[in-house]
Amino acid sequence: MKKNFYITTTLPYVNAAPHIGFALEIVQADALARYHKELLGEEVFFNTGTDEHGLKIYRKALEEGKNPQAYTDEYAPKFDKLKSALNLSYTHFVRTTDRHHVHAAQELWKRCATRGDIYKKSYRGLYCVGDEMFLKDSDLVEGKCPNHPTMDPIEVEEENYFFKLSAYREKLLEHLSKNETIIPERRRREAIQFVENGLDDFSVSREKQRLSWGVPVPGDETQVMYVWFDALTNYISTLGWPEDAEGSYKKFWENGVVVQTAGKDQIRFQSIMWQAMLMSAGVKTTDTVVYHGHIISGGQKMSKSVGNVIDPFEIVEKYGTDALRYWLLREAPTFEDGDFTLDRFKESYNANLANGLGNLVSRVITMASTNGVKTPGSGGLENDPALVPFWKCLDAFEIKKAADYVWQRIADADKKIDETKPFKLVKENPEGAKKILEELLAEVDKIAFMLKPLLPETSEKITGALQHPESVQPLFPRIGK
RNA sequence: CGCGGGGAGGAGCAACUGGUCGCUCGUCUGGCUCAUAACCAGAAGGUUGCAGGUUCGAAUCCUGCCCCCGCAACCA
Repeated sequence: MKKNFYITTTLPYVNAAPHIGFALEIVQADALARYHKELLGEEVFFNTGTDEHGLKIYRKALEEGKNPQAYTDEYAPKFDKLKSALNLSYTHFVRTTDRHHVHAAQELWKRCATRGDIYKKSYRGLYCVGDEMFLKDSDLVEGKCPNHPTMDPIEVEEENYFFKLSAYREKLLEHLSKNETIIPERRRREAIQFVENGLDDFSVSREKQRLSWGVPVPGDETQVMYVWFDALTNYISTLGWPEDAEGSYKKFWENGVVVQTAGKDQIRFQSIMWQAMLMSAGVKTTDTVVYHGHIISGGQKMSKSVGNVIDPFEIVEKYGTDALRYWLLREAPTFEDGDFTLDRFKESYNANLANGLGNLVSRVITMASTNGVKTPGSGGLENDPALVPFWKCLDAFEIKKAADYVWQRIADADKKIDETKPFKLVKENPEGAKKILEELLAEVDKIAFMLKPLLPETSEKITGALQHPESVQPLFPRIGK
């Protein structure tokens, strides 16, 4: 029986245009989703969306002279636009301002409260507006927030609700003891260390008078949920939890394989807090969280002031969707930071897309069609033993390695042409040449098949060209200097 | 002693469970001509940041030091 596969990205905050780092996350998720759906034939629920509550958005909206809802209504579609720009296959797009999501967040709160894990206490301390978090003395670096050294923490006293994270130490350690809970392994050790260093209960609400833009705390009109508590709930609210009228929650979360993708900075939120919240509410924990690296530009973090920000839409417009997908999936390390520069991007485009993949497809198809050799019927590739290394890479979330394998096959095919010289052989031994050309066509067909989750559009083009060789067009025209 | 990542041939990376330093791009030479000035072969190019130590043997382990990057905003 086929499994059901659930995959979700984190929800980007809508206070700025889509970042290429998020493009990386969602393209990785898309490749995995397509792999499970199109190659393994599983049913896939692929979620993404936008995180729309919290102080930063509230402020941003005020800055632009809009009310927060109008502001987010304007920004959310920009993220949905990534779908066509990057050829994404997500099936659901959740907004944390959706009515159902708000309801789900409140229900999750109630369950945690019923369990006795949410309590109210007066808290007085230093508060970092950047993180929207209270700071512990041990967090302070020279009196400032370590994450926001240029912002002065403010002295705040207020009554907040807290979540008893400290009560979940043992359960979290047990959860994290399973290898597959976090990919890659290094990050799992990081998470374990974080838990072992001691967990503090965290504040899960804000006084409404200070921040009204959030989900109301059930049963307390003076408080609004801390944005993280609300946002994390999206992973199950999108499935229809808690009512589960359509049965998706049961099907994909309880009885499916649950995978989340997130940036490497998200460990404490996704693998610690969220998992503890799920445990508290009596909901199954996430099976696997895959953490990717960040994309830097020219050796540095992208920033507007440095002027090295890469706009994913711009790259797509100039070089095409699959050119960017290719870079994100193969040129960037799957789990570590990747350095994007336009020069390197063009270089790898020419070397691997134009000269490698594009040229191979072009030479094989042209040669075959001028000699009247047709593509043998394909099919059954799902079980082709020759593709096992490819499956294994993707099963282990090693997307780059999977792509490396495809390009190894491309190189092998080029070598084979050179060694067997079918273009020459056809004069002396037409039958032998025909056989070789058929093998090459079959190999191109396999390459197209493996490319389905990685470069879906290119994959289709190749398949189409194999059927209609007369209409073959260059897949990736070379980029001039 | 704030935390973390990293220093490898011109560039980007693999090897980091110790045992001939590998790959891609670029460069040079040769081959080929089916193909998108593409493809194939070969070559040049590194005492693996520095200094010690452990070891028969270290890029890989230990110690000290130097340098770069991220940890403010925009932002994943």
